[in-house]
Parts: sequence; structure tokens; C-alpha cells
Amino acid sequence: MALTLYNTLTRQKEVYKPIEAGKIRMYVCGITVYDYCHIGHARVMVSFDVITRYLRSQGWDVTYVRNITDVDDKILNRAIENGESFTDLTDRMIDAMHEDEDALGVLRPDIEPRATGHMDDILDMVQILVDNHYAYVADNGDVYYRISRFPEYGKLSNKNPEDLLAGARVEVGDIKEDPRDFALWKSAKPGEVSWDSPWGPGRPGWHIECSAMSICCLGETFDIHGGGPDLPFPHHENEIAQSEAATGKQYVNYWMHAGAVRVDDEKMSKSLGNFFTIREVLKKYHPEVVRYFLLSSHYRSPINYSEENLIEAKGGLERFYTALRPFADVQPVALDTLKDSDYYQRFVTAMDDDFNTREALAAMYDLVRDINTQAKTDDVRARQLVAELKAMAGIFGILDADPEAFLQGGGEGDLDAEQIEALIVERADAKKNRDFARADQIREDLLAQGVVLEDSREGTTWRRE
RNA sequence: GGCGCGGUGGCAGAGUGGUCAUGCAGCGGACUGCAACUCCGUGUACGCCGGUUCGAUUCCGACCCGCGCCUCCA
Repeated sequence: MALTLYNTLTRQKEVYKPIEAGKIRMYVCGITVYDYCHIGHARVMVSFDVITRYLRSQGWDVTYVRNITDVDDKILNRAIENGESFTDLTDRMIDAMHEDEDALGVLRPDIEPRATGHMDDILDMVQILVDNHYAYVADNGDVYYRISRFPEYGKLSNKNPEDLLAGARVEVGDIKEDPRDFALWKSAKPGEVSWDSPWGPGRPGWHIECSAMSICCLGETFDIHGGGPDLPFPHHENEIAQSEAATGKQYVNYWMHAGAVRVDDEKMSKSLGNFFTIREVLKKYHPEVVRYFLLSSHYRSPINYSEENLIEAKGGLERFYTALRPFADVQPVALDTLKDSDYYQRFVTAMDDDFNTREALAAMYDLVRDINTQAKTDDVRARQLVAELKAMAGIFGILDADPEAFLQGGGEGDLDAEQIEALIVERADAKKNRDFARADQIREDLLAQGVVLEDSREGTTWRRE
């Protein structure tokens, strides 16, 4: 089955056709680094991480670019509030972002361009737009994009430019020709951070940096552009307008947008203040639990961040790790040996269908059952199946922990491993003496501390609930 | 108001024109000293009303409900 993906531009699934055979050039809108990353950022990071891992596993030559917005009003305002330079702020936040990504097992993009590192490209593009009359310089030195010059404006978000006129905010003292026009270049007020330009000192508007950086890194037309759910309008719409006006070419072939993260069934937003940072979340949950949670729904569906759902995600992972527990030493099999595996075929078919991670997980769960069954009678076969499972899990970036450590970690109980082991020994003695009352008492005491005992022929193992 | 998305069994969440999603929870059984783990079995699920069809949860139309974007936000 061919790789198929949902294209926001056409509002349907399409078979992927690369510009250059075997290659995928992908740009994803990254973070504006004025604060710590939140769970919504995590979804975009993890979704496109898994997409990239999967595409590479299938032999695609992927160039993955994700930008860092390191200059804009929010950053400058926050830096002033903090009493620090804006570069100190962005340096800190970029480091924090990388820590968060690493914790979540997100592989770095191939290129992480920063807006401040592409000022010349940005200025060149603005100049072209001014020269072509797609942009104009306002009295105060701001440069605006002239929407009315771009007839296709609205094609990504399926909006009628006329309707936008009615809804556009008209600001007092607006110096724009048209309220729908947006800033390409903002002139600096005295004392503000600025870069020199033909229109005076200033800084780039939000949208132009992505046009400049993506084209710089990937070419005037590239394959995939991705981002969060709130970006199609206006951000990506404006990127299209700028880029296609500047180059005269189609900007992007496939637009992909992740779904929203809700929190306790409410919209998560800056204004409501109900967002959780990744580092807050990771204090409560194992990183793989968060990752698994994000992959347990399709990337375009809304997802609800709640205690209940995270606990359920933990339970799902425990089923995997329980199966892997006796096979910690087994290494993942090479993917090219899996052609005949029904499980892998189902996995690939699901992922080729617009990256249906949940469907792929269903195949992995069926594989787990097979492993558990084979483990009783056919160790060799069981190990083969475990190697398959680990290969698929590698594409998802999960099941990477030591099973024992995963199952026994994360508890907040008072008992440490040594104490638990001691009680297990004591219980074994009690059982040997057929003192089941004492044995059961120990088990119940441990359970009250969140420790579950599991007996088998080889002895007793434990895990934390 | 404009544009778009969705309503699936107790919960989460895929999918399909006509036998199975899957996970958690429940129930019955096997295993166990008893449990847990694991395995086997088990659920008149597809918002409402029409239409197309031999047959629709799946296609079409209307309706009800929820959500998102249209404003800084991934």
C-alpha cells in the first residue's frame, strides 16, 4: 500500500508523491522560545518525530527542518519583565526545550534554523515583495503584505477573503491599507531590539521568518509543511501568500496539522492559563507514558489530557512491559527481515494510512498476546516475536526502558527495593512452612504500599502499581 | 455569522457496505494454597429520522448535540 496522508490544503487524504524520488523535505513550525514547552508542543514534537522515524524506516530520505522563533513581541516583552536580555531568555528556553525533547525521546530535526540566524534571507524576501508591490511600506516604517494582491488568499484555511474583511480587527490609528494586511517587518521603537533594514531598524513579522527559513533550507517548493492545530490561519495562510508571491511557485505540496490537546475536556490556551508544561507533566508520569498517551490517538484527533487518560496509558504500557519482562536481553530484529510478518504488515498498512498509530498499536497488542502464549511453550519463537515487537516499538520510540525498571519504578511508596525483596524472602519462607496467613499478610501489606507481587515457577517478582 | 471537524459497547479509541478492532474495566473458566500475571470464553456499540441497497454503524439528505478556527496561542 502506498503512503497516504491527509492534506489540509485539499481537505482529503492523498497518495504521497515526492518532488524528488525517494525524498521527503519536511518543515514543521517549531516553538516561540519565551516560555517552557507545554503538552501541546509535546504533541507536535512527538507526532512529527514518529512520522519521521516511520518514514525513514520505510526507506524515505527525509530532511526534517523545525524552526525556532527566537525573536518576536512575546519574547521581547518577557525579557523586559524578567529584566534580562532577550538572548539570555531565548538561550535558556532553547536549552529547556532540548531537555524536554530528550526526555520524551524526540530525535532532533536535521536542521533547527533560528529566525535571528536568517535575517538576510528575511530581508531579501521582504524586498522582493516590496519590489513586486505585494508589500508596501507604511508611514512609520512598518512593511505590510498587501492581501488584495494575492487572489488565492484563504485557500489553505478555506476562507473567503471577503468574509475576513468583515471579521478583521480594525485598530485605532491603523496605518494599514486594509485591515487584513499583515506585518512583514515591524519598525523598532527607540530602545527596542532591532536589525537594520532598507526601511529602517526593526524586526521581522511572525510569518515571514518561516517562509524565509523553509525556502532557504528546503527550496522554493517542498513536500510537507506541518504544525499545530491553530496554525492554518493565519500563520500558514500568510506563509503561502508571502512565499508564492515571492517565488511565483507553489510553496508546499502537503500540509499536515496535528490535533488539539484539551485539558480535562476544556480548550487549552494561553488565555485560559490551563496548560501544563512538559516538565510539570514529567514529574508525574514516566516519559514513555506521555509518549504512549500521545500516540494512542490519531495525530489529527483532539486528545484529552487528564489524570484518567494518563493512567490508562500507563496501564497500556504495562501490558507491553509485562510481556517483555522475561526477554530484556532480546534485541530488535532488522526491519528488512520482517517482510513476512503479519503483525508488521498490519503495522505498516496502518502507518501508511495517514500514520494511524492507534491501529498500528492494535497489531502490536495482538503480537503481545502471541508472545505471552508462545512464552509458555516455545521460547525460541517467543524471542523471535519479541524481537519483532521491539523493532516496531523502535519506530514509535517506546518500550526502550528496561522492563524491570519501568514496572518497578515511579512509585512513591515508602519501601525501597531492598525492603521489598526482604519481605519477599520472608514470604517465601512462610509459604514453605505453609504459613499462608503470614504469606498473605505480607502480600497485602505490600499491596497497601502499592507493590504487587507475582508468583511464578521461577519465583516471585514485584512491580509498583 | 463564515469555514471545518466529530458524535462508536462502562471508559479510551480504530475501522468497515454483509464473520474479529485493540486496550482498560466487568463477567465465566483455566492456572494458583489463595491471589496477581498470563491464557481461553464472554457484550443486541455504532446520535436521531428518512433515502439508496438484497443488506448500512459504514453511502446520500435533513435534524439534534458537541468541538475547533475566524484574535496571541502547537
